[in-house]
Amino acid sequence: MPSEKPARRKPRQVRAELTRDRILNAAAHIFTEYGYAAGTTNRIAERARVSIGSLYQYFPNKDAILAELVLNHIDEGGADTPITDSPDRDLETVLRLFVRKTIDNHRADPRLLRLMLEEAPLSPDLLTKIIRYSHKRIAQLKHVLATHPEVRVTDLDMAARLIENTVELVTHKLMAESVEAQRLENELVAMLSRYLRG
Amino acid sequence: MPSEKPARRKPRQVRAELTRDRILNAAAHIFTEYGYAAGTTNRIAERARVSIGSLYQYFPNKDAILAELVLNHIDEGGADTPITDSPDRDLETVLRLFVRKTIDNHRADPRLLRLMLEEAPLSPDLLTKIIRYSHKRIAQLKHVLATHPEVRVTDLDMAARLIENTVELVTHKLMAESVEAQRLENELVAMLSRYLRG
DNA sequence: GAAGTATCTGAATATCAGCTCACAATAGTG
DNA sequence: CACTATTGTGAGCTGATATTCAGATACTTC
Repeated sequence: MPSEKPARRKPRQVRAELTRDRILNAAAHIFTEYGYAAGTTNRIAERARVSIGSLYQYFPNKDAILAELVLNHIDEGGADTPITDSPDRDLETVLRLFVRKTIDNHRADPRLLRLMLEEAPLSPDLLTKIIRYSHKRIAQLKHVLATHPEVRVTDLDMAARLIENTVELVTHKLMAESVEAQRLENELVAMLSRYLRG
Repeated sequence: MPSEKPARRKPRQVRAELTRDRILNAAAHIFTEYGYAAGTTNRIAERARVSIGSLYQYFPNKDAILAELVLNHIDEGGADTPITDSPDRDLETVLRLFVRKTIDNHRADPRLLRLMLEEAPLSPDLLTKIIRYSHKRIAQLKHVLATHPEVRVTDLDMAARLIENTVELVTHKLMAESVEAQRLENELVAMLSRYLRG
């Protein structure tokens, strides 16, 4: 299912913006509830209380809807927020903040997130953006590691990638299995801080 | 897409067995190449050089094909093989063997594995088997941790789940990004052994 | 308030994949 | 070789979903 199409009409009246928003909102709910394949455009339109025609006035196809949700998530989800605001805290605190933020993020809407990460049809363009975002986060993390006095690992690049992915993926998986968040947080922080202190 | 159907005919001649195998083989390739949704039954049949009718003589539906691939993978993939054969090695060695095995496993066919883990349509029955398998692995790991003298963690249950998932998921992800296997192995082992030794 | 533009509608269409079934070919048996 | 059982075939049926389009409705502007 490719996805190139001439651009859709851009909203010029307020009501159009509202319609667009309703569609995106409905899509988030429908995808969450039904998954991507079973989340049909008709269901989305119905939920948004909009005709199917309207939906296609703002999105060239179904893929584009999920793609936009992913993008929104990326750039509201702290593309700019640094990993830690105060770099002079002790290592464990920094790690705890990092872990907690990820856990909180997942608590909000785990199913939609899972969908985005795993089922999203990745157009080359979207893929590029996601990769760029991911690199940015890893670079930030690497910087924190490089700067912090308590850190004692040699392969900084690998360490940053390892940590970023570990926290993200494990949180995902275990939160889905309804592990108690506090225990997860503690154990992750323990693992990472012992690792980094060498 | 549910999946209950009267059982298909069982092969009684050699040629039938061969056909069945060809179908499974082809399915593995097709799913790997196209993903689950775009891996159509017709494509699979074509690749297996078998008519679509034959395919449906051995599998009640598309889901069942992937389900069988998952099952095969599970019980050839060391459901019985213990995590470590010689329990008197030092901790780092034990961990290294564990990590290496996972990495080797993924080298074989990362995309298919990813598919199985993420896109497989999980019938309740299949889900049960997968969960049972997963619990078994975690229990084994927990036993190793509980037994080994070098291990110093309090929350053994959480630790076992954390480690199992970390190794599995991170290997998955990073091997897909073509990280160098040796570096990954080293860093994972470093992280885990420092963590466990406290 | 009339003309022009933007927005919305939803029945109709296009597409496409899973799957069936009536029949054909091949293997086994005596 | 005749007869049965097993296996194989593939055109086409079925149902589901994405997407279109001709026309209705609502806003904006002068």
